[in-house]
Amino acid sequence: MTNLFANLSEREVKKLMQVLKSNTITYRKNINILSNRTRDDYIAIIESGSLQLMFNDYNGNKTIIEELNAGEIFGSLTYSLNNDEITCITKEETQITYIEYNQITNGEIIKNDFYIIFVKNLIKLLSDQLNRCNQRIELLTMRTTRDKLLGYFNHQAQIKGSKTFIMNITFTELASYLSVDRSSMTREISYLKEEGFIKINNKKITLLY
Amino acid sequence: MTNLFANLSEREVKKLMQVLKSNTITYRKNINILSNRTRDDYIAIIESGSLQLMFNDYNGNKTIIEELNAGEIFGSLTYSLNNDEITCITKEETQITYIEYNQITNGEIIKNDFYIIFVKNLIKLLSDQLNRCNQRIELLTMRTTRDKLLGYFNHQAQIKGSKTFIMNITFTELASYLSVDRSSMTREISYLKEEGFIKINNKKITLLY
DNA sequence: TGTAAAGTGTTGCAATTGCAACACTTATTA
DNA sequence: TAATAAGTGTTGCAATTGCAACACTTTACA
Repeated sequence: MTNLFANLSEREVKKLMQVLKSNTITYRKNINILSNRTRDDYIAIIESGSLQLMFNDYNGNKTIIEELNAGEIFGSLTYSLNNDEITCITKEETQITYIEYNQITNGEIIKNDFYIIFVKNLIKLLSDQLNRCNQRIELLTMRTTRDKLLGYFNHQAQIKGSKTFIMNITFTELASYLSVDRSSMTREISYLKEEGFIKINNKKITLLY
Repeated sequence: MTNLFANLSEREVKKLMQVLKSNTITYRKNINILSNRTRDDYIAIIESGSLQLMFNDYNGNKTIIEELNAGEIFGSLTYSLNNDEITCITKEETQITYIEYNQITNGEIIKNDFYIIFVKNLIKLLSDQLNRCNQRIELLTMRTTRDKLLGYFNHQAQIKGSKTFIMNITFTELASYLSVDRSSMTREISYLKEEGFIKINNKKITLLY
C-alpha cells in the first residue's frame, strides 16, 4: 500500500477507491503503459513494481528521464505527456492504480471525514516528488562530473547521517541519474579515489574530506 | 493575486488567510529571505516580484538552481532547505505570503465550503511546478548543448503553437536554465543558424526544420 | 539624459567528456 | 546449472564545452 493511503484504514481505502472510481491494472514487464492514456487528466499511483520514463529524441535515441518506483505517482499531475516523444515502460511486473483528477473533488467524496487525510497524503506525495526533482536539478546543473558526484555523495551522506554509507543504486543507474557517460563517470571516480577524496568498497562509499 | 486563490472571492480569500494564520511580508531587492525560516514546514507564495534559488558550492561559487516568479510557490513543500548551501535572494521588491503547512488541515478551515477550492488550487500549483521541473530535467539530461537548445525551441514552438515564436527570457537566462556556458551556447546557436536549422531576429526564433 | 549595469557575439585554448571497444565480474533466469 | 544479461573498470581519441578576455549593444535608473 502506498503513502497515498497512509493513516487510512483498509476499509477507508476501499471506500475511497470506490468513490474515486479508481481502477487498478497489472502490467507485465516491458510494457509501454502510456499508449492510450496520454491525454487523460489522471493520477497514477505505482502500487508495486517500477517504471522508466523515457524521451525519444529526433534521431531515435532513448534517454531515461527518470525511474519511478513503488509509492510514487505520475501522470498529468507530474508530467506533461502530451507529446509522443515520451514513453513509459514497466521494468518488471507493475501494478498501477488510476484515478481521474476531477474525481478528487467530486461531490460524494468530500462528505467522508477521512477525505482530508487523503488530500493531505496527496499533497505530501506531490511535495516529495517535487523535492526529489529539485534535488536532481541541483545536481544536473553542476558543471562537471566531479561536482555532480561529490554533490550526490554529500547528499547521501547527509541523508544517511554518516560519511560512510551504502549506495542503494548501481553505478550505471547513477550515471543515468546524473546524465553523464558511465565510463567517464567511472574514470572520474578513479581520480577521486587516487586523490584521496573517497574510498569505495563494492557499494560502500566513505568520504575522506 | 496568485493562482492559489483562483475561483475564490476576495471575501473568501480574506477569510482563508485569516483561518490559515498566513502572514505576508514585503522584501526589498537583494534580500536573502531564507535566513531564519529554513527549518519551518511552510508554504510560501510569491504574490509579486521574483526570486533566485541559488546553490553555494564548496569553493564559494554560486549556481542559480531556479528562478521563481509571481504565482509560484516554494518552501519545504517544494525544496528541502535543510542545508545552508541554499540561498534565496529577491531579484526585485517581492511580496511573499507564508502559510504553515499544518494549518492547511486545521480544524477550523475544513468547515468552510470553499476549502475544497483552495485545496484543488494548491494541488494544481504543485502539479504545475512539478511539470516545469520535469520539463527542465528532460532538457538538462540531454547530452549536448545542441540537443538542449533544439529541445527547448521545440517545446516553445509546441507551447506557442507555431514554428515562429518570441523568446520570453534572455539568452543569458536560457544558458543558465540549460546549465551551459553562455558563450558556448551562443557559439552553438551560430552553428545552428549557419547550418540552416533556425533563424533569429532579435528575440524572434523561427524553426526551419 | 548620461552613466552604470546587463546582455550579446566572437574566438583561442585547454580541460572535460562522450564514444567506442575492450575484458572481466556479478546477477538473473530458462 | 548453464547460458544470457547486466554491471563494472579501463583507455585512446575526437568532439564538445567551459573559461577567459574581448568589443559592442541594449537596458536600467539616479
